[in-house]
Amino acid sequence: MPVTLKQLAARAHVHPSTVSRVANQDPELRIAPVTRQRIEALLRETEYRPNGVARGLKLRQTLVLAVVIPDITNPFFAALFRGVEDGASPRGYNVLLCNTDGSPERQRSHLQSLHARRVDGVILASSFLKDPTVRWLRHQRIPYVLVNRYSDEAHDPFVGSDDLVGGHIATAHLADLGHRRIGHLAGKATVSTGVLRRRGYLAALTERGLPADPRLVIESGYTEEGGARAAERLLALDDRPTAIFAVTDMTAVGAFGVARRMGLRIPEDVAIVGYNDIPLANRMVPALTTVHVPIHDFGSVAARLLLEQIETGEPSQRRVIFNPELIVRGSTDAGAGMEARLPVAAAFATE
Amino acid sequence: MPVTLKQLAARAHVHPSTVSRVANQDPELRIAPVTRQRIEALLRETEYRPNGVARGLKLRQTLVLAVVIPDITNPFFAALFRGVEDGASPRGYNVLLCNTDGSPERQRSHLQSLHARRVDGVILASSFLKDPTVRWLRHQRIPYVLVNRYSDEAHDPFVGSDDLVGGHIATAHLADLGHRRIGHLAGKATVSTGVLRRRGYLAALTERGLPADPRLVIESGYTEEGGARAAERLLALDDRPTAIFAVTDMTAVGAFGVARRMGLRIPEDVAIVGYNDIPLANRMVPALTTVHVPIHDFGSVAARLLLEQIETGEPSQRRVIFNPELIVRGSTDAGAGMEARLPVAAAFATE
DNA sequence: TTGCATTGAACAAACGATTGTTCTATCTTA
DNA sequence: TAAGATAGAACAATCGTTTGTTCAATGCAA
Repeated sequence: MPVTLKQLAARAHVHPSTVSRVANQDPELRIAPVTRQRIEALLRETEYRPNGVARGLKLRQTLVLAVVIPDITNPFFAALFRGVEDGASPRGYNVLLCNTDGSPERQRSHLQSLHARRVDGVILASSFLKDPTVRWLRHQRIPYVLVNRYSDEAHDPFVGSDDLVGGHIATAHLADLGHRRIGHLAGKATVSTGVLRRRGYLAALTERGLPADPRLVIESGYTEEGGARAAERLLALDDRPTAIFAVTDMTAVGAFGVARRMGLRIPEDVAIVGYNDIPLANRMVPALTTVHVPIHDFGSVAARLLLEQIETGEPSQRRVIFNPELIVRGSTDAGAGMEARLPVAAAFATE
Repeated sequence: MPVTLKQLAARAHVHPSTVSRVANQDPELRIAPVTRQRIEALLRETEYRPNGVARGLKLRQTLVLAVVIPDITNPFFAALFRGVEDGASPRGYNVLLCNTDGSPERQRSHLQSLHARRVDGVILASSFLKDPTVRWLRHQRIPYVLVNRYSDEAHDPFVGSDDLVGGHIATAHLADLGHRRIGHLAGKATVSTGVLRRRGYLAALTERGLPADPRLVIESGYTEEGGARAAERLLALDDRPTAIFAVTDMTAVGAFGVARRMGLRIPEDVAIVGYNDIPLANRMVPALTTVHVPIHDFGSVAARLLLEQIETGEPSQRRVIFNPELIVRGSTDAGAGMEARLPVAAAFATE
């Protein structure tokens, strides 16, 4: 068992509070240099570290944050988590990771557990529109920040990209390449990214004077498998689309697999655009055209917003919205694929 | 602030201990049905959840585990983490994630922090040979399990694959394809996987009567970038190897990028074998031949071994070693790439 | 009516820290 | 020399639980 304050106090023939003040370098109270040094020697000798649990109980702060996401094996969330840890770790925080697999039920149960543990704050990247668990977080006064997806409620603290713009530029890019039938793998209607990127998609179609065929929009969810299933339906249509805008890179990867299986060439037979620019996007063959967002920054900025709230004790309403940026690669432009060869190699080296 | 036992006790006009016993359904002491029901109603009404921190202090268990890895953005560790969480979460545990980026210093500092927090156990997948932090864990009597890499010390609890065999079958495969100059991206000499896979590589060479040219073995570390740099040196040799066995899939990915940049065809000009069979391996073009290990199981089994130790209070010495299995794909065998097209598509759909 | 089980709930001591308050010397100062 | 200031350290309450022990009231038998 690690040594306790009380044991040290006994060994130094002083009261535990005195040891505590020496250990914490308490500026308030004065301690005689002699005793201070005696105690400091003891602290070093025993490598005393205060019990974090007891400290947490007394001080009402655990120095633990939690990140709640659908699935860490999705590279998007892995990068996001690194951002959070890189932002929080230097400040002395440890970070719990909870995977929900997109289940509201698992999300709720994780959050209850986190609350019982008195984590200092939560970063939630798996929220739904009108999400009861977000309401619950607010009601419980647990500091939180929403990332990537927001939740309809007024002014939750949020970090993400402008999904409307992102959906628009992705679709406009395809239209500008001459595509007139553009399909959309549309995430979910219960998730902000799904709704907004789809709205951006529709806006771009309208703007370019293209008809909005409802059969070309299929909900895919956010997994590779979901993307594959939706793409199958899309590409099985009689008048199948010549291009697809996928709500995320992972769903685009699903579409890639389907296209390849059907013997369709990318981009000649079907062009594909993703969203997020995960590292995998640039490794696909052909490389995936996608909407770039600064994933790692999502995490570190979210950590910053969260720590701000924790320190001030005030719920924040700040929203940090990054501008998405289209990265054209071989999956929409065979030429780009060629030109990009060298840059691609460079990316390999620096990643 | 969440409601406390004391507040509930006041509202029910009983002593806190009574509320505690009702909340915990204490079988020892008897409680009058009337008061029990009154308190139970109160518990439901207020949605009382015991303060985990206070509970942790009293019971000396936090129900928190920690996973310490080099980098969660490496898909191998993401899958590993899922295994751990899937194994521990149903038992009421939450899991902290700590990234070390391979730095012993960061590893040490993370572990000290985890110890101060009194986590119930640690799963360490970033250990070195003769790792002082492992010794420290044992000395502090913190339950732990080593995963993937072991640490030379006698009988640490461990989950991993047989790296000697793995290195052997990978290399033997290349030799059997007729390669006579086989390079090796050799991880690190301070890490068990590096040493053993290299030893397996050498054993296979000897067995096949091939010379062991020391210039063909280059330390690469375990990152994509490290793999790229090592592959550059290997492929710049006058008599460059016609095949490369990379210590992990990620280093193989680095080698892929370099080969492509140098205009070398895979597998015609250089064949490449990886290790671990991360999801990415099967998505490369050509798909990466690799040594398959059950990554998710590494995590869930490690969680099981850890919980066993926590429950019994006894340090375990169990080692669970999985048999590695060679998966031949296009990066070593152009034919396999073709035949594998259909299975590959199936893998896409089920993943 | 006394005595002894038995029941039901209060009491109190932890767990390991933090921190405002109090106490006792010693030292100034008038 | 008495009063007051000051330094140094002990005291004690508290954070929210858990759990062994004690206590009061009731039931039953002798």
